[in-house]
Amino acid sequence: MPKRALENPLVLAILGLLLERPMHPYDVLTELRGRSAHQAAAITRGSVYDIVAALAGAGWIHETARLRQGNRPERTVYALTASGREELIRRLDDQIRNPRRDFTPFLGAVAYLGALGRAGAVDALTERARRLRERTTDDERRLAEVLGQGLERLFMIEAEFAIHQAHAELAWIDAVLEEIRTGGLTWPHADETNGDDR
Amino acid sequence: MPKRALENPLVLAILGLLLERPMHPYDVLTELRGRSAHQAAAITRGSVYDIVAALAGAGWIHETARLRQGNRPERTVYALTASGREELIRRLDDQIRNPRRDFTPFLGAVAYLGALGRAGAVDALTERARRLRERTTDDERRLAEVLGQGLERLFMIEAEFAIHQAHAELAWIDAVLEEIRTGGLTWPHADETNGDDR
DNA sequence: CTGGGGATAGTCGATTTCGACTGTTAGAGT
DNA sequence: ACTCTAACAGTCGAAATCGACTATCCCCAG
Repeated sequence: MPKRALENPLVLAILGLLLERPMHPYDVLTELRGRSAHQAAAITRGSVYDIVAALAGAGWIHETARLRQGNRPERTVYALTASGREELIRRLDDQIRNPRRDFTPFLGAVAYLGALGRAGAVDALTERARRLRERTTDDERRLAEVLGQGLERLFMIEAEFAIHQAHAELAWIDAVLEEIRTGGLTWPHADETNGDDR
Repeated sequence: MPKRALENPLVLAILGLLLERPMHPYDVLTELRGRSAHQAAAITRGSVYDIVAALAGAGWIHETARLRQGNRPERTVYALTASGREELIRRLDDQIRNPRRDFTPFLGAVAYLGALGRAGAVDALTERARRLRERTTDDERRLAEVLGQGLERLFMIEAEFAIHQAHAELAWIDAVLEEIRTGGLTWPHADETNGDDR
């Protein structure tokens, strides 16, 4: 088993998909893209093939068929093995049980909010809130739609969580904007490091 | 300028640090580790040197000195250039203005919560909540402490955001646990896919 | 005054990840 | 009938990332 391999977050996503039914890598990719937009973040074609190969090497999935249609490249279908299912459960449990400090791009940027200057910060945060609000409304509509079609709620729980966190973020942004306005949050020595907002 | 380089999230963190004062790579590393625990996630020694080199190649930072103490390897100190400062502002603004769908490990795991089975899910979520609550209390204490020592609040805004989001997550977990208990959230066909909890 | 542990610094080869390239097939439009 | 485009499917070399290795200095205990 490779030393470092298989620490990729996609491993969990792929094992999870294969729990439902055997698939070939390309299928995995489109399925992942189609599901929730979140999973889709940070997936490139090559990676899927790389990870599937590593998974097979670890014995967590195995080849079940090689189909060929006409003269196209053959599709190798993989299915989860028993040890693969164990690994999935193990990872699932670990990821849920142990909170990690995850470092999102926004968090990283907020750390240096000061550098944008008062005006720049207000501007950027206001627009973020607007966009995030729109997107979240959309997400909620879509979620309501599929649930309305009778899809089991448990299968959309991840979308619910994302929406919940988006609302929390919006509330925070609004609070910060308000505090900047009212002077509850001040800039040290009058905008010294501002980015001359645009 | 390398094609793919410089899309690393660390780029922003490093440029941000160098805004404060010139540093050598090792210094950057310890500073990053010391600041907020979040930034520290996913930083290895080698990466810092790699990124600093790439940053220098892009002209965003430049070498200001090579110090040597005794017979130790020399420390090359880097400072932000004018174009580096522009780039920092550009990225900061972009990251804040445009909400991205970020795919955290927890979100990825929650998507397959069903596979843990009712009992397994309750167990894992309960423990997550406990640990996250502890950690957050700690974080709050530490934040209050540094603020009490007179540190400008703007410099800790990122910690405030992280704490805010942690509270939101805790509220969500508690709500989900409650819904599982009361039957508001049900498992399709009686725990079919459970992981025989442990 | 000697040896061990920890902080200081950095390098480099091996591993991982990506994205550009190749080629096929089905269907839409003309 | 014919071209154009989009979906399908995978490969492979280049780039990015990591972690193990090296080496010095300083302090403290034995």
